[in-house]
Amino acid sequence: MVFVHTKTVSNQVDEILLERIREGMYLPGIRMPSESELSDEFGVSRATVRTALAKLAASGIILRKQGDGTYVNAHIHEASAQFGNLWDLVQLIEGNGYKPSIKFLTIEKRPACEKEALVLAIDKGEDVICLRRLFYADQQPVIFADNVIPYSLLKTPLESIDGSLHIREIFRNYFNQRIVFAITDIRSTVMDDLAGSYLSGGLGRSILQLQVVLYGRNNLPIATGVNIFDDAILRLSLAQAWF
Amino acid sequence: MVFVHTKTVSNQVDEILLERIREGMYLPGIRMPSESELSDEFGVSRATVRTALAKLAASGIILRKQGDGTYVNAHIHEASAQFGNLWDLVQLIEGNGYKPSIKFLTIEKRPACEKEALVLAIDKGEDVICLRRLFYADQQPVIFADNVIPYSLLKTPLESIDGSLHIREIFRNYFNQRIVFAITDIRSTVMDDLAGSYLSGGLGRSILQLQVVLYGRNNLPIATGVNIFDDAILRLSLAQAWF
DNA sequence: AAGTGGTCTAGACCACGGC
DNA sequence: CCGTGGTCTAGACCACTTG
Repeated sequence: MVFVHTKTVSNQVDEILLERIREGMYLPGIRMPSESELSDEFGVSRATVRTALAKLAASGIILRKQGDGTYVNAHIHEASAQFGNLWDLVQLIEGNGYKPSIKFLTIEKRPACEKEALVLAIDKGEDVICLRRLFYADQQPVIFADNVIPYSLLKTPLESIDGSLHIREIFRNYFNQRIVFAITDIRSTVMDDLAGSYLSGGLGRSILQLQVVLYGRNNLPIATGVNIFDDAILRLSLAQAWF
Repeated sequence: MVFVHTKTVSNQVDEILLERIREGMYLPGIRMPSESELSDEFGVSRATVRTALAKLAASGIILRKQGDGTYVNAHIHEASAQFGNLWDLVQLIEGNGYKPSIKFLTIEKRPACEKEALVLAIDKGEDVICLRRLFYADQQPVIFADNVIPYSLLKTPLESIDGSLHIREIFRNYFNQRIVFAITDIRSTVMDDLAGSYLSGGLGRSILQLQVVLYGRNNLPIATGVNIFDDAILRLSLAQAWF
């Protein structure tokens, strides 16, 4: 097998395996080829195959049983998120089977309030960028997102920001930052005026609030976010497998 | 270094490292020893050290930077759960800094309703065990848990079940099952009569509902659960790190 | 340039499950 | 018993960051 030199070998292996699972070449309930068979087939070492399989197992796509074999997990499609990845809203919407799109609402520069300053480890009153966006699942608005980012991190003019991009792209393109670590708080709350004006359904309805803090390369906070999540339309479900 | 033969070498290594982090021997912001230094110190291969470090990195305890080094994550203590482990309520309460305890409420055998039968992959009307418990954080009731398990899985008399045990123990002791895979749905809802009679706070209050399906060795569902979670007292926060 | 973590190899032995 | 995945070793080279 010839590998293109863009990704690691183990990554290419797990992509092939994922493709085969999606195609139905490996079916739930039937043993997949053993590690040795796969390493022979791909012409890589068994350790490399194991790296690829470990990645699939961690996200619950396959289940591995010592002394027996490796099996496709028949239930994984029931979960919309893996790995506790609650901040990647695009992936969350895709996981629910919808086509995600992002509508840019507003962007503004203003001084940080005390609470924001504390979380972002900046001084109170220091400038922050406040970015408001609305996420759609197919044509329905499902998540109202409010992000606050220290202005000092911005590397390009404020006006140049394309608010409809994936948050990862925004940080890469305009802030030269990479998201390394995230903490998400999940709360139950009721629909307020602001969120209610964008999301469907009545005021006072019970909804989910995801409070996110994103950290960058130096383990410093690079953004906070409050995401109002319409759980009447989107399911927030997490999968976890053990070894 | 002499290793006791009860756990794997890499497990013993990561426990030592965890201990050192807790003791403050490795501090946030200061580079930890390199992989080579650790493998020399412990007298194990670099691959074994990497296995241990990978485990710590996956739960966000350490952060690794290629070309630079490994650092203790200063922010990890802000999360109460890792790995999307939302079904282990005891761990969730501990993660919030409380002492967990479980109060057994009721246990009964009854026919499964249609919905339960569907989820548990059994026939409608087949017997299930319904186990209700209340989880305390210190002395406060914080989670009302309602579990439904197929009666056919039970290996001991119904009366022998100790409802105050950890769910993992219950499955091991009385069902001879191991929890291999779990899917948790998170919903926002309002306090109803049943939950309200156990948890503090008024009816109609906005609270979190965790709907769990647990799968066993054969990838068959072994239990469903509905956990009413008082997020006014407990924080549900998840950490996630990238590589 | 030096040192770090990231990837990969080719071996070895062990623990476990099904036959 | 045999084959499976689980662990471990001792090397090698690469990609990246920092001084």
